[in-house]
Amino acid sequence: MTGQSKHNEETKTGESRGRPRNPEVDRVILEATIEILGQIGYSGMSIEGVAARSGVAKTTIYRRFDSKLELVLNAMNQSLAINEVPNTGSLRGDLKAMLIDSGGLMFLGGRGAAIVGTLLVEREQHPELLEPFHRLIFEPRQRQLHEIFNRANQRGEIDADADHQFVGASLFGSVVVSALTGRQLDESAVDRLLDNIIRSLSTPEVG
Amino acid sequence: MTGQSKHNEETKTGESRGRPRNPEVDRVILEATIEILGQIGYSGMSIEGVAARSGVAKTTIYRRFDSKLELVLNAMNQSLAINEVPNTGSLRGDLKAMLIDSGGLMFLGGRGAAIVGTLLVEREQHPELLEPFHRLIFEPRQRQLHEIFNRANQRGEIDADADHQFVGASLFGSVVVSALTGRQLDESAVDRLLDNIIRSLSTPEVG
Amino acid sequence: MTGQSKHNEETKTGESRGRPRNPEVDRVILEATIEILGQIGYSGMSIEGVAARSGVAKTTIYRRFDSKLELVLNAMNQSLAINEVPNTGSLRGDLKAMLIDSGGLMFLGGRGAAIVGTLLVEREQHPELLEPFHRLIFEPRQRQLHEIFNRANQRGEIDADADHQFVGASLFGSVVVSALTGRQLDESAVDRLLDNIIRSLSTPEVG
Amino acid sequence: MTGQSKHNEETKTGESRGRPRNPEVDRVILEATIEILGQIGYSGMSIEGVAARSGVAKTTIYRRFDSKLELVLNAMNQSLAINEVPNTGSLRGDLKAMLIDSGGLMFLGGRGAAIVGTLLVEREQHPELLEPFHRLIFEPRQRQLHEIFNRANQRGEIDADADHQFVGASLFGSVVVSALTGRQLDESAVDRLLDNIIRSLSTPEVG
DNA sequence: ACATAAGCGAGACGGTACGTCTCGTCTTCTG
DNA sequence: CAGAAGACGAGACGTACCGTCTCGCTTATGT
Repeated sequence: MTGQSKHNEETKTGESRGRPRNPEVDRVILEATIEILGQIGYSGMSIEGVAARSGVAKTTIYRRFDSKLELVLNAMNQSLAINEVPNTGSLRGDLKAMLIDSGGLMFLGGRGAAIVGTLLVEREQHPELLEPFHRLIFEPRQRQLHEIFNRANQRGEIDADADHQFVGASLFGSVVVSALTGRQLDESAVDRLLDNIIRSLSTPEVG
Repeated sequence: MTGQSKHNEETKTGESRGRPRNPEVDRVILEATIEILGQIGYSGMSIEGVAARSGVAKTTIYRRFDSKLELVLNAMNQSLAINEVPNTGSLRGDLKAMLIDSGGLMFLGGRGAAIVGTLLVEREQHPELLEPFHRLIFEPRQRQLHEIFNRANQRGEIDADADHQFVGASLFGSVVVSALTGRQLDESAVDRLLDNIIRSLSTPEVG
Repeated sequence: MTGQSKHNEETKTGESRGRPRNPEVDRVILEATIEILGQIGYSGMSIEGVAARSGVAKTTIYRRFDSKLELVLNAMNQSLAINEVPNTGSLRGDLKAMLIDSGGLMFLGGRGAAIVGTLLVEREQHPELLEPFHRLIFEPRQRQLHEIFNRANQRGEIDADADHQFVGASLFGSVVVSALTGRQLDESAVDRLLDNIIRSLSTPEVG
Repeated sequence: MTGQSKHNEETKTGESRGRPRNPEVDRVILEATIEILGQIGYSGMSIEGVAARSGVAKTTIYRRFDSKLELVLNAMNQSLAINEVPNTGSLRGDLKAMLIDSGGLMFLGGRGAAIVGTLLVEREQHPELLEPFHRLIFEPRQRQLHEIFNRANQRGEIDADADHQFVGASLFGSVVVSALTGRQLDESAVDRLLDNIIRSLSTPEVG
């Protein structure tokens, strides 16, 4: 009752009175959340279901997360963590690794589409969700892409003045479109996509 | 989809026995749907609420639309209708018109973000929704873009072998990213975006 | 939405629009309520439990009864119904029948104690419950007692100017006290009680 | 009941190791209990609320009282304490004093109704509560009544062989009935009640 | 004209999940 | 050890919508 103690981050902060939260509980909740998201999607997921699956009381979930969305963001934060930037020696290899290899989670693989979609849907109702999404999910990938481009630039593969953000958006847009049109991004589709990306990064001599 | 009388289109078809559907009822339902979508968003919207607002019985809505999403898609179809392809005489002008002028609804303006997001979220649970979305929302815009590019090509503004789909996806991706990051697409941002788009459409002679 | 439609009585009244309530549903709800009351008592009873036992949705119960207490009063009304006034030919016999024979429900037998206790507890929070209790439970028994006394009077067994209400209260008080002290009202206890009652009904010549 | 330190009485007993209980804490708990009982009644009262109002931790209350009812019984015991047996010189005066004067708490005044009602409701679920109620609340009043009757008997006001328990139950029953019917026991009602009581105590010579 | 058939409003019904509340137990820290 | 603080599992609360259903009424045919 003294103040704000939601979002487990806060738990560490503060003077810590009373029984401390069990970190194991955090773990099982987020794990169950990810599992369920992967199986029945965001809209089908219920907090009641997460409680049941994780063997934790509903109260305990609500004590930590104000809402379904908050819970999902935290869960995503964990499961979508970027471990390392691929470094295959070529731009094409790095991008391919990012799109396909990295744990199947890159961009919209796995449950990525669900969270991006959720954000698009809820961004007017809950604009406060944009910030954590941005910080936790978006920016890390943007930095990753930036690093890949920088290395390609140092190798002379691409031009220095390419607009990294636009190229990232192009890549992302293609992935979204393929998700929206129900087309799988198979080997050849990825190759074609990368052709386009790389071409647009090589500034034409004319212009 | 097996059904015999869902989706108002079907009403016209068939031998039409019994009391005919009141087309006015269609109108008020879709109108109320759009209003509510604009005010409280997709996830906050309930069919019960649409019934209340439009002064129509729940049964009547369910008779016409199988689900909330179907209802929303139909409503979107009306409000997002493309009236005409802009023809300003230049590629830049056409694209700008498409992004800004067309009723503020282009791509993700208005409630566009909600529907795209919804599709991303629901596409695994309800893949059958991709088809109507594709047909009603996506393809018309793709055709529009295609026509704009063709005209630009005829004017010699861009190269013939540009990948229209990829360019469209790039454009779309940028809009989605701006929606996800909470950044408005203002005049100068649109200009920068168009610079990038047009540059990528002018294939470098050197490969 | 048009008005007040709680309490199944109201269902019959009114113009009856929409799907009519299933009277069978009323029956099973009240039956389950009585069963549960008899087994685990008022405070242990939950509407959720009644729903489960009666195989009816919680919503359906709430549609008919505003609260647990309202539900219980209605259930009591059915199960505590007085069928007929005993008529054994003697005051003692009538009273004894009333106390013991009449379905085991007389006064505080069965779940009578529970409802009387509930009323005592809730009467300040929900004074509106006193009226239905009075009408449904209390007065019928008072009338029954009145009739028994009247017949005894006509037979010359007791004095005309006895205060029936006070005598009833004495009888009732004895039953309550035995409930509160945990003493069963066995054959001999009832006999002693009736001795006292009958004596107090025969006005002393001196006075 | 197995416990070694429940019910503050026990505190005094025992060898008393470790930090002694703060008797002030007992006081504020019971005080808060009474206050809340008087304001929102038994069923509305929560131990959580008592803790909040008394500024004491929930643990502290549970350490002293096993249950809500135990707590209430103890609180009642304090506030319903009988200070002295009225001795006005006449049976009528003594009874009147008992009913009206004694702090407004006699029998079912104040929160008496709540506790009696609670006992009636809970007596099957928790028969162990009957004993403390009997000891703390019931018997003292029975003894008081007994003494009043004995004095009246010595003064020759009433007959020796009157059944004190039955008369007490009659008195009690009348009070309960007035509580159940929502009728206040005003001056004239008390007078009428006492008329009846006293008459029934004067055994008719003719039988 | 009049049966046939569907449209429509109204609301019951079985469900599911919501987010809140209180319960009683527990664990930890401070004095 | 007492006491404050709060985590935790448990489970009921009353509400909101869901999608289906059963009514009574209305409104167009097609014979």
